[in-house]
Amino acid sequence: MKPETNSFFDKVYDVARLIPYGKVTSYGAIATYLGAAKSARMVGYAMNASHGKDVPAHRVVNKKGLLTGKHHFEGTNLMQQLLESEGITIIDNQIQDMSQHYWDPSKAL
DNA sequence: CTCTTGACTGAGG
DNA sequence: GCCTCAGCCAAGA
Repeated sequence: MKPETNSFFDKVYDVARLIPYGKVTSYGAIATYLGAAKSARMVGYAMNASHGKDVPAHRVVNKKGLLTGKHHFEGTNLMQQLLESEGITIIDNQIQDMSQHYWDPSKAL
């Protein structure tokens, strides 16, 4: 038995993996989808522990579309490059036309 | 056990 | 649009 989706962290990883190519979502959106709307910080915390997993953390940003977690990636612009490679424009660590690339798990699922 | 920090968000001024 | 405060939960010192 492998209860991966039993812990809050693992649920976050699962949702993050469901984010389609060229799309992004917010910590709060994932938290809300998991039923912990007030625990958006936990999603970010989970992302911090997502290293070594197959979790596209670069597709998860804060609600303002700001790459708050870019400093947790290796380089200084790795996160931005990954997103731009998917067709997303980023200026000053902020996603442009975010509403156009926004992906809400609560609505998509 | 207590205190601080943190990849957040919403509400109020 | 910007700043501040409060709430949320977990891990580390």
